[in-house]
Amino acid sequence: MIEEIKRVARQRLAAEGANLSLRAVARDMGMVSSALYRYFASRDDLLTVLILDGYNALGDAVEAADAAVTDRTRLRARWLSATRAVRDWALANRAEYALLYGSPVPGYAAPQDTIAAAARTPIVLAAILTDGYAAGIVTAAGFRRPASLPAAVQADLSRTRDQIAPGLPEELLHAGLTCWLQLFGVLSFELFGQLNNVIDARAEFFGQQMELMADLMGI
Amino acid sequence: MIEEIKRVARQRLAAEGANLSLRAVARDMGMVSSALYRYFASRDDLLTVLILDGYNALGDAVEAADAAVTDRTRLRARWLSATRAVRDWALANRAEYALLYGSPVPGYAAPQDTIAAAARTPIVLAAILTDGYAAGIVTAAGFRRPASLPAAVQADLSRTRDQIAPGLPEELLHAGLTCWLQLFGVLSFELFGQLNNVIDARAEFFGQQMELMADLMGI
DNA sequence: TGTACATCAGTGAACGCGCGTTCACTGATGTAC
DNA sequence: TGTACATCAGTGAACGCGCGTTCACTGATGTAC
Repeated sequence: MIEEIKRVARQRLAAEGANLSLRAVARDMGMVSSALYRYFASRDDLLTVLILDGYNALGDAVEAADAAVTDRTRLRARWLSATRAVRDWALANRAEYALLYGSPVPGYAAPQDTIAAAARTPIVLAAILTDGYAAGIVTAAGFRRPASLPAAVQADLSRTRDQIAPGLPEELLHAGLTCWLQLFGVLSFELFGQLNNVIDARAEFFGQQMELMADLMGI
Repeated sequence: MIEEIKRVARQRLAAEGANLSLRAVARDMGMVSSALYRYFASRDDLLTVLILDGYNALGDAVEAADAAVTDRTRLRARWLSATRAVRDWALANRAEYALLYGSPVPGYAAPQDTIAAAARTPIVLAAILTDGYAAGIVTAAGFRRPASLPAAVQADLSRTRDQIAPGLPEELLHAGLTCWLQLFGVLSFELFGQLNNVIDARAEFFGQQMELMADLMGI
């Protein structure tokens, strides 16, 4: 039943955009709005669960796409497969993507619980580099180190490295971070309409950008 | 008076997030909500004007920052100055940034009028490359051309080039496009909370990323 | 200089709507003896 | 096998609220003669 509510809520989200209304969900289910309170304590509660589910659904898709490349040393194939999975999921679940990566919902603060789920996708991407580094396929030297990396950024990198990609040299994490940002930058612009009148061949452009990022990481 | 309404509306937007309410604006002005209809035909009308203003304010800031570099051949300085202006404006006007570059407002379709205003920022960035190319400082050969650029993407690039950066080789436009996406990708992640627990030294990280992009463009 | 009139910014009430949340309730289902 | 009772999913009315928009209006200001 909880699953059913979430399903309908996702549909609503898709039909309507970011503004999720409990009453609309209840209406779609042929129930009275107060009935939902048996399953969710409040609207924000439902929203939180949807966000959590969203991150996990995306994480599942990306992990599966990465795992689908059986030769684990084919780093570029893994990167392209995983990033394409991000785009496919985003296109299939536009409203949820906006919920996760768009402007924050007014008056709603995402609880800390979402952090772990949100980290799944970057962890998959970082693992590609970690595997490659461990196997000696990719080296820190291969990445042109920026002339001056401020100490504060260095500290951020090393902390983040310890959290999501233990053992990875900071230079490589830095390259990965750049590509991660590019991935979502391209996607957000595509989904939020900023590529209209600029790029029409969306899939090809995205793929090409991800190839470029693979070059940048030296994989 | 119209200016005053817009000012208050921007404040509301900043205080409240994306959901702009006519009544709240009127309340803040000490007026009755119907009075606003003397100045704006509808809520969507006000929203459109705010969006247009937003793009233009950002455009002004970026153009000024670029123009502030008196030696026009210092391409990297121009790029860093212009992109920092984007970030400064975004941080100072978070709600407006979200309005422009965040998830689309539910039930609101941006009219075509905004396109020209929205183009101002990318035009400034592209002009840096165009100037550099015209002066022979940056060459198409300097940019490592991707192995295979799909024909459809090629067509998009050449059309876009004709619109915003006439005369620029497509390879250079392509590099510029990548950096433009990175710029807004980093900013959106910073402003929408995706860098929380990842990067704390925001300004330094941003600057460093823009340096990296300058490297990528060969400027 | 003084009166008559037009302009027009802003008012206030009302419309119909949707929202999240509460609360006492109904009535079916399942369990215990 | 049959009765008494507890559980609990869902109802329906109500709360107080905010919203966009309309409409007839007031009353101050400025203009014309």
